[in-house]
Amino acid sequence: MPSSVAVVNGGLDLLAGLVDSSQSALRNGSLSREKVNLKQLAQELGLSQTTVSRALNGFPEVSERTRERVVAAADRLNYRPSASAASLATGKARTIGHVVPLAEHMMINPHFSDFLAGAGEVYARSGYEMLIRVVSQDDELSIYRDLARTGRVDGFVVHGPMNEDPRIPLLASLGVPFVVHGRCHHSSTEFSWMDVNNREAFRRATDFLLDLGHQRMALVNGLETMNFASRRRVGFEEAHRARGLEADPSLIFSRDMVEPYGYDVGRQIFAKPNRPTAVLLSSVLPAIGLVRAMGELGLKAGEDVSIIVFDDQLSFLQQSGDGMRGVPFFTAMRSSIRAAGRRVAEMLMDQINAPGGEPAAELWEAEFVVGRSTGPAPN
Amino acid sequence: MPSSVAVVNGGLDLLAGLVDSSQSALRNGSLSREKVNLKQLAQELGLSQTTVSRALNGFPEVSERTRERVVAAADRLNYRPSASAASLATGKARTIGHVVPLAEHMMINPHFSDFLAGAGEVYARSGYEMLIRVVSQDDELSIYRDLARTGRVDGFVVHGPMNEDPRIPLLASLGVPFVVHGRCHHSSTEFSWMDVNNREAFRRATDFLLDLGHQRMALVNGLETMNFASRRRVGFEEAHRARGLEADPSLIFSRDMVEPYGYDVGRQIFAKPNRPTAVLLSSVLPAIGLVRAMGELGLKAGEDVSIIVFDDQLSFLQQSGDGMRGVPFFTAMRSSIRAAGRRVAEMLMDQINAPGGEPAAELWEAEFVVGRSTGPAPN
DNA sequence: CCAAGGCTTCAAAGCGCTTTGGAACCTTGA
DNA sequence: TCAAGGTTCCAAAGCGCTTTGAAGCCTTGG
Repeated sequence: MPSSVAVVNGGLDLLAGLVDSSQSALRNGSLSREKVNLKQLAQELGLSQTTVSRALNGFPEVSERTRERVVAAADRLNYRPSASAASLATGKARTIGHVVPLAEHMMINPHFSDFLAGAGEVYARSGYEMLIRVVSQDDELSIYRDLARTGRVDGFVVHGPMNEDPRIPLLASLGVPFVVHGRCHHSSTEFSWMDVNNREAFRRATDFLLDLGHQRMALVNGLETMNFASRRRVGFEEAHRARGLEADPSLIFSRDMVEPYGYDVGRQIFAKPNRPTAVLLSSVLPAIGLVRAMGELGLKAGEDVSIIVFDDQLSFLQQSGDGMRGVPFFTAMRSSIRAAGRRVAEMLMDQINAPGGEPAAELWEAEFVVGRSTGPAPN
Repeated sequence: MPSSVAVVNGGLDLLAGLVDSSQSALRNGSLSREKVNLKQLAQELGLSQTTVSRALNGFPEVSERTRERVVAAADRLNYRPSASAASLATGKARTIGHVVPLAEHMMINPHFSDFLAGAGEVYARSGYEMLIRVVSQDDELSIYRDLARTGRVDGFVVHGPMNEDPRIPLLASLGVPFVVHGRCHHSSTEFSWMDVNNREAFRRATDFLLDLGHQRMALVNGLETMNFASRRRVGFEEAHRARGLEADPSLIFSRDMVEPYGYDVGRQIFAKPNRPTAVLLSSVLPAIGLVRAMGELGLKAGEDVSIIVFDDQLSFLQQSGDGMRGVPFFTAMRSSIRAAGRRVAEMLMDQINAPGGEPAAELWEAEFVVGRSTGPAPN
């Protein structure tokens, strides 16, 4: 909220005088600002709409000479086909929908926007548009249905799947193509997905810490209703069990992955009598908060406390590679969420272009990178 | 890039058997999964398409009884009007375009996504869709033209205006509604905008530091090709000049507002012999980096170095209010970029709904909040 | 009883594109 | 020279909605 608002109104009506007009510009063949439609373009060329349409859409049954003429004229008259007309005629919207609930725990966040950036690249390259619908949690399902039924989108990307996610059976029953970023426990329906091997990444990272002699470690996880977070926890616990150990449940946290979360947890766990000597975090964001808390408490990363983060390689952070001596600050499990966005979009394009195919699935292994934030357990 | 990729293909064809079919479900009036169109709905009701359309769109010339009947049937048959057909008939797309260049310095970043979240709320509430087009810098202008000409969008939000921004005259000449988030130096064309009073915010913050006795201070600014950044610099310099001082140009930085930027600048300026005692930053992101660098150098915020940040109140950071004793950590100029997104979207909706009106402008004052990151200059 | 006038409803004409089913034209080979 | 076969183009039928102009049906008052 602004503490004060000043409103200023300028003069001048921009929009006037630019709208209507008609033949003149066409007749004299000038670069016109008017909207030209297919009919007019065809008339101008002395061709039928069919031919012009085919010429522009690269059909083989129109001669190269005609095509060139058509393209040149289209260019000169600044012709663009109406998206809605094309969509109505073909039944395709050439648009992908992303539905994002604006709730506490799945707002438009940096992870999400980096994913979008990746997906958006692919869409643009493939001639698709990206539609984003911000919704309040409760009407989420009906939004998917609406977007599909109104024909506004040809497919969806499903974000942040929960363990049992109602969106999957819904979309499957709607018969609309979709790709899930992550996985679910839905044994009943088959669907396309792309995921990082979260379980293995966290198992391995935990193992690494155990090797360094750490006994008490905390897990600063994402919301465990989300499938990725519950898998991470499993990996964490598995590594413990493999050595006959048990992860301390009081050191496992599950919240939205924001900066203050890491700070709060830090203040809390490091105040304990037998504080943990290592912390695994689901995102760099809370890790920053944790480091902030440690700074206030005089604790050093890599010495007093070892830290491993899951690094989505958020483009605006990139702490990973900028440390001193070329060694990254955070020891990390790395997997670019932007690359994931690209890949998911590609999979969806494939699915749309070759309908009726089998669902595809891809599992990426995260890279493990040792930085300066880990070291042997203090004695 | 994943270090290894496993590809798994499931069986089962989801899409089969859900597509074609026709009358049967209609005849027996069951909840059908088929796509019902206006014609079928009208037939089912024994009414004309006109009446049904009007009933659903709330026209006054249809009786309440008929309307209820129509709505009930539409509901029962799961009727949704085709977006492209409606768009073709009305000439309106009910969609707003956001064009975002995927370049180094204006990628989809957290500031942007928080803005989007705000705008998206308003669109959803107003029955509009949000279209996002990720583009490479060079074709940016032609994308605006295309999106407008193909009728895919009814208006644009212009992000991150530069000092002389070619997009403004272009959009004005296209006659498409748009609202700029920020301002420009285009005296020639009038346009709608909403901005924060960046100059005043930075003038005041600088003044505050001068009052505290700081003499040498750094400005960690955004890219000064962006209008907001250049205004911030002006405010910074004005405050100096008002006291007969001159800001040290070697302490003014201008880059993309990411975390490592603040870190790098910190390492650099605090290594100098007569290091600055205060730093103003354009975003919390580099501020986090700066604090990280300070931590490594053993410098304390609020004691050794005073820090003031421009806080966009990014929803995933919110460091502002979570300090000890209820006092925020950063002394800050605050203005919610999400609220800005909401407001810009509202202004655009207004402009679209009342075409031909005069351009509107709104200037918000940032709130100034004193936290723990500022203190008297060390002697 | 009839005309005026308000309520309801309708048929049909677009909106601008794609695409089907031909037709016209031009090249060949017999 | 003519028929066959390619090539190039076309008229017209949608796609599913909105909207115009008009008509049918009631209720009224004279």
